[in-house]
Amino acid sequence: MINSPQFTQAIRSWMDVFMHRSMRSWHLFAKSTGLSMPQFSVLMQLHHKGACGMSEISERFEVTPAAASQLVDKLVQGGFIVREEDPDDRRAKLLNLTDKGRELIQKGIEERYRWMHELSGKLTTEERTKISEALDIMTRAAKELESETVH
Amino acid sequence: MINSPQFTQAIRSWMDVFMHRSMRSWHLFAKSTGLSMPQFSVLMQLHHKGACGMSEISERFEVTPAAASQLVDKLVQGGFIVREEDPDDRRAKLLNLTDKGRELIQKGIEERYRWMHELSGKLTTEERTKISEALDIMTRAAKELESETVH
DNA sequence: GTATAAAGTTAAGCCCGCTTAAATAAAAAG
DNA sequence: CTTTTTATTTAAGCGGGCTTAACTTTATAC
Repeated sequence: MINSPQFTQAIRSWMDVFMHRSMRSWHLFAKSTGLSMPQFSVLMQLHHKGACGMSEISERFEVTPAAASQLVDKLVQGGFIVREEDPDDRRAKLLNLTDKGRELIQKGIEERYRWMHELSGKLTTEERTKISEALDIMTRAAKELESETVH
Repeated sequence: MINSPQFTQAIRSWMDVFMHRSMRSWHLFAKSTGLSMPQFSVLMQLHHKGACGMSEISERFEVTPAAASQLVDKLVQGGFIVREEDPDDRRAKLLNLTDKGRELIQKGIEERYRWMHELSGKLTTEERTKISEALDIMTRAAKELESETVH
């Protein structure tokens, strides 16, 4: 897979500006909600992948099961997620977002989205169309890649 | 500024998949270096904006000057940044990345970039060209926006 | 030149996330 | 039916980030 220098450069520049921006905004948003980044990341994980067990949290975040348990505990106490028994395996737990948890994530998404919206104000209709197409292509490719990696 | 539903949807989908991915990868990378996210974010800030004073760190991250000072102190001890006196104002300090700090950031960027590279493997030459153009437009717009906001 | 404001540091104390070690409880293996 | 493995929890202890409060030092205002 040989990419043109233009393509490589375009990606690098974009990532540089975008990553910095996104990291900062996540951090500030998490902070404004009173949650820590790890706590917030767990909610994001649940939003993105749906219900899962303790062990998956521990694997995804590369922490011990003990750490995962404690992290989740605080989110349960905060009313953001519920911890239910897995009917198929009574040792395991199933973690699910509550409405409160879902609302929080949604608000975070809206907030980040606002920036992209502002950004689109700098564009012509033609440019927006181009970008729209490009993002669709990238989203599709990212999802393909993800489904392969997770195997 | 009225966007088409297509454009809005394209952005939302892309952000959903991309944000989740990027948050996770930053976290894991920072962890692998032994630095905390806040420490890592300070390095990123310096990489992105260049040398700055203590007070700017404190403002950007919305923490007290005391917190900024302590955070920076650990990075200085780790050899990632240097804290020099500002020749124009002897009260102030100037923070700069060391070579070690720069290398670390570079490595992080490479790592994230790898994903985009893999992703581009899923694309045709034509698609890559489209994306390349779109990213250039977005990067330009993002920089315009940034220069306005920082005023 | 004195008073005030600004930049940064240090120390005490709190909460958080993480780890290890030990325990519980249920499934799977023999 | 006992043994082992798997999923999770609890407790102790460490280090990190943050805050407030109390300086120190240098610039600015009057």
